[in-house]
Amino acid sequence: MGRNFYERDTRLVARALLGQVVTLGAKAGRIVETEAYLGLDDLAAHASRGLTPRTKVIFGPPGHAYVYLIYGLHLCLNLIAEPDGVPGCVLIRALEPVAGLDGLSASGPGRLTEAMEITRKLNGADVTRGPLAVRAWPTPRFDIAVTPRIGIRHCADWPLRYVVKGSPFLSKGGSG
DNA sequence: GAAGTGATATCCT
DNA sequence: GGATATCACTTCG
Repeated sequence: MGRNFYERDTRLVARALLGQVVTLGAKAGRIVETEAYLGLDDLAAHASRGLTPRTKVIFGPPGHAYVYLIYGLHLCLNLIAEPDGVPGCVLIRALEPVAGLDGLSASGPGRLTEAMEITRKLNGADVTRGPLAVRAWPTPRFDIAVTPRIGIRHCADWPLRYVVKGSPFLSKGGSG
């Protein structure tokens, strides 16, 4: 997964990430659910507030991780899309356990960061080089469903959520 | 349906 | 420097 994979429209990246694998140490999980967060026009995106110390990663070069704490107790993992200087990121919402996650659930943004033991130290990390990395994964074939995003207050009807149709590892128990 | 939790942005001095 | 509102979640009723 080179940097050019991420250097394009956020929605294309969100869709293309389905089926790929996130690895960290001995742990690995296949991405089955993502959401696209756009730029200034997307009021649900942190980047809509402009360039701040918090959002500078989103405005930075593609192929990096954006990790933040939400509601005081849950971390969320995002991957930066779009060329350097253009805001856009993809929230990873659910993983299918592949290795090192036996007995753990990774269905949900907070749950997957806990299962993968992702920390805020990984904010800004380059996922094309690791230790947190996204790798291409041989997947036979799967259908993709597009639905509105979950759990947001603004732009809640925008169809920017991408899921592997029928996967039992999606968050919120739905199969899209 | 409601609560718990802490970092952040945006006010106000 | 300080106070307040907001938040892309999970768990327990």
